[in-house]
Formats: sequence, C-alpha cells, structure tokens
Amino acid sequence: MSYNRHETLDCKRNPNKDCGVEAALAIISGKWKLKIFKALRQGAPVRFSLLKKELNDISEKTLAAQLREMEHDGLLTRVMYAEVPPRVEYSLTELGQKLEPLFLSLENLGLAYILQKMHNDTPVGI
Amino acid sequence: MSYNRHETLDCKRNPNKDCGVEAALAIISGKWKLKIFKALRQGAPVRFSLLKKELNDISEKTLAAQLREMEHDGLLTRVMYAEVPPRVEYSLTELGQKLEPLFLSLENLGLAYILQKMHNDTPVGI
DNA sequence: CAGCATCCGACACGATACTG
DNA sequence: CAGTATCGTGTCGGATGCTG
Repeated sequence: MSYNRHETLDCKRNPNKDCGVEAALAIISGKWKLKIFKALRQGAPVRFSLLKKELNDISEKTLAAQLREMEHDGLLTRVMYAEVPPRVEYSLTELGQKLEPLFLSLENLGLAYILQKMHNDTPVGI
Repeated sequence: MSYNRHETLDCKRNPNKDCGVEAALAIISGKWKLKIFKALRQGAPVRFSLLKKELNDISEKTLAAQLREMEHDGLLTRVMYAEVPPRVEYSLTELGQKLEPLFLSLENLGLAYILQKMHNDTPVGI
C-alpha cells in the first residue's frame, strides 16, 4: 500500500477527523498482517517456525519485520523462552483481538465483491 | 501496502479460504481509497476537481488512477458530461456503499488503538 | 530455531508538463 | 476542467548468508 506508517499513525501530527480510520488502516496494512492475524486468532500462542509454515512464501526477514511492527502496534505479544533451541511464541493482545469485527467486515465485503464479479461475468481482464 | 492487486483479486488463481478477505483488502488498499470513499459516502456525485481539493496533496495522476481502479472494481461510477468545460462526476455504486460497515470497523479499531496508545503513554518513537 | 544484515527489484506514488 | 505522458523517488518486501 505504500503507506507512510509513521506519519499516518501519529494522530498528533495528523489530527483530522478520520485519524482513527487511518491509524487502523496503517495497522493492518502490510501484505501479511491479516494472515498473521488469521493464524493467531484462535488464541493459542504460535511459534515463529509455525507461522512461517502457515504463511508459505514469506521470507523470515519479512515475517520478523511484520511481527515486530504488530508488536510495536500493540497487536500481539512476543514471549521468548531461553531454551536450546530457542523458542519464541506470539499471541494476540486484547487490542489484537479487536481485529475480529474488522476481519468479518472484510469477509463480507469480499463476498459481495466476488458475487458481483461473478454476476457481471466480467473477467478481471488484467 | 504493496499488494499485488491482480493476483490477489483473482480468486480463481488464489482460491484459499480467505480469498474474500484478501479481495476486500486489495479493494481498499491504496493510500487514498478510503479517503475517496469518505468524500463520496454522503451519496451525492462529486466532481473530479472537488475530489482533488478534498484530498489535498494528491496528484492528478494518482487520483485518476485510484478512481479508475475503484471504477474497475465496481465501487463507483463515472459519469461524463459532454460540456465545455468538461465535467465528470463520481458516485458510489451499491457495492461501494457496502464499504460503510468496514469503515465503521476501522473507526472502532482506530479508536481502540489510539486510546491504548495514550493510556500506555508510549510515544510512537519513530 | 529465531532473526538480523545486506543487497536488490518491483511498484505505488509524486512532480511537472502537455492535450481535448 | 479532466485528464494523460513522462520521469523520478521511496518504501516494501524477497533472496541469501551469518549469528547466538
């Protein structure tokens, strides 16, 4: 999306009426954010390696970066266990769980979109 | 957000369980999409020049491109009047109006996020 | 196992100038 | 007025290799 996260998230610098909307958008923007949410939404903590497996084709760098952003945004917690081999588990915070209604809205919109597209019988064409 | 719209929107090529979610995300992804929605959500058609004014700092190229994408996605209609000077008006389709609940979810999430950030008293720090 | 460093490409977006 | 054409830029994310 090419959002400028840092500007968008700072409601002091960006104090318009829709700051909330924009902050929320910034929070979920990132190619993998909602897939990560999906992997965590059952509530149980999930390990880094398992996340990587569920989001196939994500690189470790990107996964770590997205997780760090989400942690910074307060969506999830990172718990590190000082073991050998190391283990790190991620789980949703309360705020993170508030993504659920958004997720459902997105699902609804997506369905409406898909239905309409099928109805129109207009292939994407690109 | 750097989504690959074309892949993401094509549910035949991308037939996983969350195709709807991803399609929806692709639809609203783009730095300006939701601001355009906001400008149109009252229902009345809006002219290109007015849109440009409301979304200050958007370039004409980008505005035209985002509008074209949204039209292609079936979110809005473009009506051209053969006048001098030319006039083009944009308004939401039925599908476009289905963005409303999503908008509200985003607002809620954004509010929760902002409240929590204030509560933590942790400046964004970046 | 988890994840950082580095290099690199793709693409979204911006600035500016030009048309019907 | 409502765009296109062209060029330039930054940011996101991928590939690979290295550490504790």
